[in-house]
Amino acid sequence: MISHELFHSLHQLSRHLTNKLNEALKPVGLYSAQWAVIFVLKNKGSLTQKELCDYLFVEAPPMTRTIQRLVKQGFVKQVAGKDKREKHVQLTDHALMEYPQWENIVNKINQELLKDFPVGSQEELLKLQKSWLQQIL
Amino acid sequence: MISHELFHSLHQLSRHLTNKLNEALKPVGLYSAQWAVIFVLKNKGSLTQKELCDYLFVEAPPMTRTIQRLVKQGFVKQVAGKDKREKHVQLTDHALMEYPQWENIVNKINQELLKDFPVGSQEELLKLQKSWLQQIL
DNA sequence: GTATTATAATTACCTAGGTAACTAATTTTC
DNA sequence: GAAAATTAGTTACCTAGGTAATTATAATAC
Repeated sequence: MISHELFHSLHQLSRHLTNKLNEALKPVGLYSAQWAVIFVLKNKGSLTQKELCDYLFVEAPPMTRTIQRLVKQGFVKQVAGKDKREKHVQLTDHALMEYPQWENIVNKINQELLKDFPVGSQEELLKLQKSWLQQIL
Repeated sequence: MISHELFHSLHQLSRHLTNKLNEALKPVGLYSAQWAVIFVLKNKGSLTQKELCDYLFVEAPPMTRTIQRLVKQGFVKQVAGKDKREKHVQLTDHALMEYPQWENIVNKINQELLKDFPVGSQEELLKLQKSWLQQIL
């Protein structure tokens, strides 16, 4: 019965990584959930909040909150679409300008967190995680 | 640069598993964080809140809240120790009586979540997680 | 074309977990 | 042994993310 330990160490790992990312992002006034949204918007362009939710597997209410904070900080703008229920979300010029710095911070902390964890193990871990996810999602 | 995907899938996996556990525990009025405390107390006996925090790698404030809810539900009692700063926490008779049912629920949902994930993969995943945790903690 | 149903987003409220600041008790220092 | 430093726990407040209920718009039924 290794399941308890498996679940527990996964949970701990996730918390620890999020904490480290938040710590690293603190100087630029961002939080991990905000970064996740920014990262997707940078790579996908303009998305509705629903599309962001589907992509990040997050429910609508937390997404609303995260986006509202980003709007307040001037990093994101909401554009009404043809369907007036939808809100198309996209990065502002300000955010696009700051993005390289943010990416740099995230890459640095990720590298720091992975520096003693061999690339082969990283790939194996990713493969296992994705495989498990696919089966239970 | 697989790190983004590695972190993201780990985060998602952790959230999904916690959600599933919460859903399964709902009928008996418990939440995942409470179960974690109960599980440790069942296996370790009486512990101070500090010891529980160290064991579960959780900060003191959330532990206080989780324990206070458990006390209110009558599943846990706090006993003053010789050092009057400490509070020794232990399961009540009521909790010990209910425990087998809870364990059964948790085992069932864990098994359900792992049913299409080969035991070999589980072991490999656990090994990788523990190895990574050890390096960054 | 109106009534019903479905959908996007929001609001309110819950647990989980983090930091900072505080209190009370214990150790350490001198 | 009194003053200072440390420690266990709590309180207040923050983000993250979940469900249930609500609102406004769009799509569907008839």
